[in-house]
Amino acid sequence: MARKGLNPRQQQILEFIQNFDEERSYPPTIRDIQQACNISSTSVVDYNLHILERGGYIRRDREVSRGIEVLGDSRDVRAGMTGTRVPVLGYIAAGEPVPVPGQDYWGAAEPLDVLDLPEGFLGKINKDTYALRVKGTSMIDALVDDGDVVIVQPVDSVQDGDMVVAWLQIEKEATLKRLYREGDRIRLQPANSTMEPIYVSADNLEVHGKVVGVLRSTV
Amino acid sequence: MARKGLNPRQQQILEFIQNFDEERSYPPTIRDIQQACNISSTSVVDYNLHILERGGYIRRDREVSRGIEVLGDSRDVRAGMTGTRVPVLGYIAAGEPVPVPGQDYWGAAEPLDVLDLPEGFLGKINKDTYALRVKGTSMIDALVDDGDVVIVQPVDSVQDGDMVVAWLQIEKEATLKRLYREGDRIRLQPANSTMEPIYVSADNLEVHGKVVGVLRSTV
DNA sequence: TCTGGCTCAGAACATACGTTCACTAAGGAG
DNA sequence: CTCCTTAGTGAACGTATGTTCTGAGCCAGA
Repeated sequence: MARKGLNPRQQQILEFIQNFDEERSYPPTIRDIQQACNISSTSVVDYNLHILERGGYIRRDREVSRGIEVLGDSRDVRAGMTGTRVPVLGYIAAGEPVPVPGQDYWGAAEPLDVLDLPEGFLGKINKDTYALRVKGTSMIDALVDDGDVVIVQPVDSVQDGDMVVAWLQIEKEATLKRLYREGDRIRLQPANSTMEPIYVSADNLEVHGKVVGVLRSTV
Repeated sequence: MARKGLNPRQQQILEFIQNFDEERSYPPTIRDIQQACNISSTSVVDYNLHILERGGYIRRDREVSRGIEVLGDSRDVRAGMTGTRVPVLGYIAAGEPVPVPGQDYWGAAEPLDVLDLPEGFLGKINKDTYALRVKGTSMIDALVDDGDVVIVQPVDSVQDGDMVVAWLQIEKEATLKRLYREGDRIRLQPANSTMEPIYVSADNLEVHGKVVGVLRSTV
């Protein structure tokens, strides 16, 4: 973690600011730094902070107490975070549709887990994006296995062939399938040669979202 | 995001602290809150902060300027972050092995991208963990497609059947395959019925790591 | 009606904290 | 040698900022 162009004192200050911020969730004062680094005067701290600021290591807000921000540590999750936290809201059946507790099942319950996905890696991720853990192997030919997590983006319109979270209103059941429009009915097609498609009327179907990503743990 | 048990003013204060902290990376002062929320006195802010603290919404460090920390907002990436940042270091051939520029190709180059993965979701993720983008479809039967990203964990020992990043020392080539020991030679097995395995001597093989996860973007 | 708790206003106080200034000391260039 | 830059010392200054005190209005319950 050593950086060129900084003398030991400046590195020490930089590290202290990072640790302090991590532990207490707010930056240190100049006098905090002074004491921690055994510096005799606040002016020395100020002097070295100027150097760190010119070097682009930190950003300072003048005349503001604790107005220090450490920049650009790429291993520090707090720095430059552009990702979005995506909750894993529950399970989705990739085989037979299964009933779920309530219609806003995925709105109320606590997430099973939470993922942090980088912006831009999977199209646009926003606050509506969520994830579901897949039960069953009906989408195996689409490379989605039992236990995988699918990232779901609520969308207004879907195209034929999209993998969607399909909600059957009458049956109050949800399932993960590919969607194809066929006249006034809709075919929900599994991606498994041993399974048959389901046909539903457009009225009965509500598309909760479209799968924009898949995440699998192989351990 | 509304929370029960809080009057509008307290909710407004809580939201302001969150937004302020997010934008400036340090918490606001009592007077910052006062102005932003149109409160006539600092004592009112202090009063309401006490209530928020008793309710467990924030933590305060007494006598410390900006000593406020918002607790338990699961959408705030900074709160309770336990994930690790994983760099996508380059490409890996899942088909024919391909030569790579240098032996420490994946150590020196800039990452193509960066992922933030939650601790615990994929076994143990540490600072050595990295990711590679897959070229080719030879692992298609293992549900790894062209363009997928595999999460790789350097390990000391591998078991037969593990999906590994295999480095052929003589050929200076890397490939993604399943590994099986067969006497004094090793079989590198694609997961694609149209492709044949590769046999190498144990001396010639260096296992760079084991695949512990797969991430796919379907948009 | 009185009382007590909740919420707030305004002001004053003490100290925390960033800034600045004058001065010192060690090197390097001319 | 002087002149300049880098690095540090110690103190003072002024504002920023958390704390506290007095008192008000409101409302439910005795």
